[in-house]
Amino acid sequence: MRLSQFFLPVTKDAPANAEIASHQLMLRAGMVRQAGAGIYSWLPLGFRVLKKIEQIVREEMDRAGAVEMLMPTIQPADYWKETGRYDAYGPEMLRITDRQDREMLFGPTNEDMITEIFRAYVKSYKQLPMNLYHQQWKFRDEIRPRFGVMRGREFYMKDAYSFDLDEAGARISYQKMFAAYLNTFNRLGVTAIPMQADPGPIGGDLSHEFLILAESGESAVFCDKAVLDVPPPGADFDFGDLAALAEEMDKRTKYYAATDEKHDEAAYDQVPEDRRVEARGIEVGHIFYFGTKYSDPMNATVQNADGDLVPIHGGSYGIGVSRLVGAIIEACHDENGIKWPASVAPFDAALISMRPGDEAVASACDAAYGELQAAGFDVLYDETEDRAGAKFGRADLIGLPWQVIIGPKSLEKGVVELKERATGGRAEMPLAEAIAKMRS
RNA sequence: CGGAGCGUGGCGCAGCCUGGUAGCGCAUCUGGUUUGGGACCAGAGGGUCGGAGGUUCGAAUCCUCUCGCUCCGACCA
Repeated sequence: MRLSQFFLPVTKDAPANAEIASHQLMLRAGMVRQAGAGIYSWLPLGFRVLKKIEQIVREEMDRAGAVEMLMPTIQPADYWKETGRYDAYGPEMLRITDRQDREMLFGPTNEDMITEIFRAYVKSYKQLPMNLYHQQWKFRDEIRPRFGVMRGREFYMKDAYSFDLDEAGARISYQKMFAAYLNTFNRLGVTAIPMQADPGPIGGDLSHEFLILAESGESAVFCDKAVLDVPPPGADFDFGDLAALAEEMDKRTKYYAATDEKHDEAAYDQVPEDRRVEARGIEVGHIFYFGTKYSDPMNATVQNADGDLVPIHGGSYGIGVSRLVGAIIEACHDENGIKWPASVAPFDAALISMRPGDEAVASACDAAYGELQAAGFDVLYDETEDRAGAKFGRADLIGLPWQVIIGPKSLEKGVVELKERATGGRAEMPLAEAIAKMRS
């Protein structure tokens, strides 16, 4: 993408109403524009990141055996009345009436709707287990939206719903999501710690939150440092291996890790002093097992092997996709700007022309642009007329993993300058060598 | 919802107390000079001061109402 053809409204000054680093950086880098309290437009750069995260989440959900679908943002109130949540949910739910005066709502979550879909079609235990997910915009009329996209009212969430014949099966479904989440966050370039959680308004008795450590986090967290060092299951993890599934959960939950809500001083005191970590965290995922909470009122039953109708055991599993954009920035930035993990960066590299007006430089840059693209890199090519210094500032701000810089001096030497954003390291080398380094 | 604060060109701000119809920096446009890490010189465009009402000869400045946004709290992926 040539910068001149892109839409990248960067600014030097952060808007005054942005308090935390990620929000300021997202506004300065031209990733989002606020439309109202907790409601944002995603500008091209931000949208690219959102899509990158969405795709990684999708791949990891698919790998764990979940099946993607899509439910609407607007839901009829009927399902919610069946489960009793229409009254229980409160003013956080945005209620709407259509022209026929029908009661509708902008979905804050989808347990009720997915349960209706499930019961309409699934009648036999032989079709279980089943896990359906979608990634869709949600709306929760938060009392106080804040921190930019980290606590928006409208937000993009992946929510998965598992259906099993019994609790034992549901626990396996739960463990699969647990393992999938570890791999997902790992691929996103962050460490998310699973912690015992209150089941909350969705209900249930087995629940974990996944938190990224960051100073601006909303929750205080207490954990054993050892939990941070347990490696993720990995790309070749076998989700059919039940022992391995249980093990992935056990080898983390055996260490103390809790948010302030669940914090137990006595248990925490058992952690060796040099391994105690007290920090703040951002919740980016939450998984629940809730049994028959929805299948009972909605009569979502299947026939078991004996021919009896039994309510299914369910779980739901959320990842805050739009929140992750902010959360990743909170975890990955410095005083100059964002430092994207390669997996979610909006582009792989910036190609910077030091002297756009110079024909030799321009043609060398054009050639390099072609070669980088041929090598498979998604490059943002800054061939604009700006003074060089402004480009460097802009490049650091938007934080692409690599910067390839070409000017008269490097041209003379037959090299490019390669800068790695994460480390700040810079070196001159031939383009082919730079490509090789970017690949490794 | 309770508490605090803020709304003045795209962004950041000054002016308001002590009314006299708007100013600065960044950004933008034009011309020139520059060019290896957020340039320089000269010129230009752009706001009627969130909205409504009121006081006054006169309101960005004072008063009333209202809308919006931000921060702290309760709530939450």
